[in-house]
Amino acid sequence: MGRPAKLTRERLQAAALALVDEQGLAGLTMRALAERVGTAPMTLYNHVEGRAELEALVVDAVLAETRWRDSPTAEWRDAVREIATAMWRAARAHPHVIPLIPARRSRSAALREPSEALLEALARSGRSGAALLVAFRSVTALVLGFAQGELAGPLTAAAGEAPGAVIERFRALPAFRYPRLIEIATAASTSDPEDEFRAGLELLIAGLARTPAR
Amino acid sequence: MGRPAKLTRERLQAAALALVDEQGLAGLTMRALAERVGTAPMTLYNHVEGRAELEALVVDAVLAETRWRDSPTAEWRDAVREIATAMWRAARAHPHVIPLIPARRSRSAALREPSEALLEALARSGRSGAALLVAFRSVTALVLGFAQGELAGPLTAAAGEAPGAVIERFRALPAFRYPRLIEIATAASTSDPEDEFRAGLELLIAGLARTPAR
DNA sequence: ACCTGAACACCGTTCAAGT
DNA sequence: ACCTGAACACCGTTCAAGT
Repeated sequence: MGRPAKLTRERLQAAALALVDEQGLAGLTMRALAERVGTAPMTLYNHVEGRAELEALVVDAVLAETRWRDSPTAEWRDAVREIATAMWRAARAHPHVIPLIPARRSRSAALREPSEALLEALARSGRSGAALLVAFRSVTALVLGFAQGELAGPLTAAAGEAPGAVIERFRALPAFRYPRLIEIATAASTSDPEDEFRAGLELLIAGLARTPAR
Repeated sequence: MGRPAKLTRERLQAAALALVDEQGLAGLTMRALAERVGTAPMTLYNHVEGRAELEALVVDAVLAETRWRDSPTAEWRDAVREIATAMWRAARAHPHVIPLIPARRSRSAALREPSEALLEALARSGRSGAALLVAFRSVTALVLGFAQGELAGPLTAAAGEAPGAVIERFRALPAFRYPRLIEIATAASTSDPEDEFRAGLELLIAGLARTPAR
């Protein structure tokens, strides 16, 4: 037993992610992290610039979990499905981290490989330049939007609320004014998150296949 | 001059949003808000439950700015364009608030009207139940994803970074490894955010029109 | 080079006390 | 009913000091 290992950036990264997974973003403090790795708070500053870099490390750790089968011969639609779903799964495995991703993703080295792979697949739909940019931003917007926006998920519920509470709140709305909101809340109560995401992705892929590329 | 008015929830809401617009999320503290409206920090607790409700009020204020032309006779595609773009504009007008939206939107009363209107339009594409849910979540994911994810926007840049810094960072990557990332970064440097969003929305609408509804 | 304790300038919020 | 000062238990980070 004893001291678990030398203090490294990698160990801080793993400990910080574990802290966020267990206690949410508010649980990630310099003091809590120091205690978790068995040092004094100020020691952390020898390995990390400050709290902001800690968040960047956590985002990078999550995005680094993106795993996909790289098959350059696959049809472009299949490749887009594969990579987009892999990104969605990585984000969803760490729901508390998701709010940090949009602001930090442009500086995440771990996101570069899957991004380039996704772009390569989208380019094979016949797009380049501005059209490729739009296609890429659309897919990533959908991935993050779905990851962030589960109707019954841990992010949408208030702290300490039951899992289905959000859906119940919608169902309790006045039916004559919000009939459609009530309808989808009912549908959401029996639907699987990954099915929802995949169906949404199919809509976008159908649009990518249909819209004249350039 | 003198004391500006009685302290109300509405005044707190407006002052909180102004604070966030001017100084970012970190600037929204009970103490700063109290000073802005000319009272003691503890006075705020007579009108607001705590800091969390303050954030909810800010999100609601932003979403309440969603303005769209309500035309029940319009073709469903036109209605979807109109409402989705209105949501995107409201969010983008207050970039610092955007990160708060996903977690709080299910409790925002101000979002219910545009949501129901969007659902009504999507229902006219022939969808109901689970298919309607997927269509709705896809459009809102795209809206929030684009609002959050401007490549050169204030959210993606580090604090105090130049506007084009994110794009320059991408362009500085090794060209043999990330040719596509560099390509879209170049495209992003001359593109307009609203054009990008609208083009992405067209992709999704094309998919909605093409995919067999149910 | 790496570690650390004390201290500073902040937070949100509880509590008791005012009008 | 509405307001408020003092105090408590936290933050991130600077600084000076240790090995």
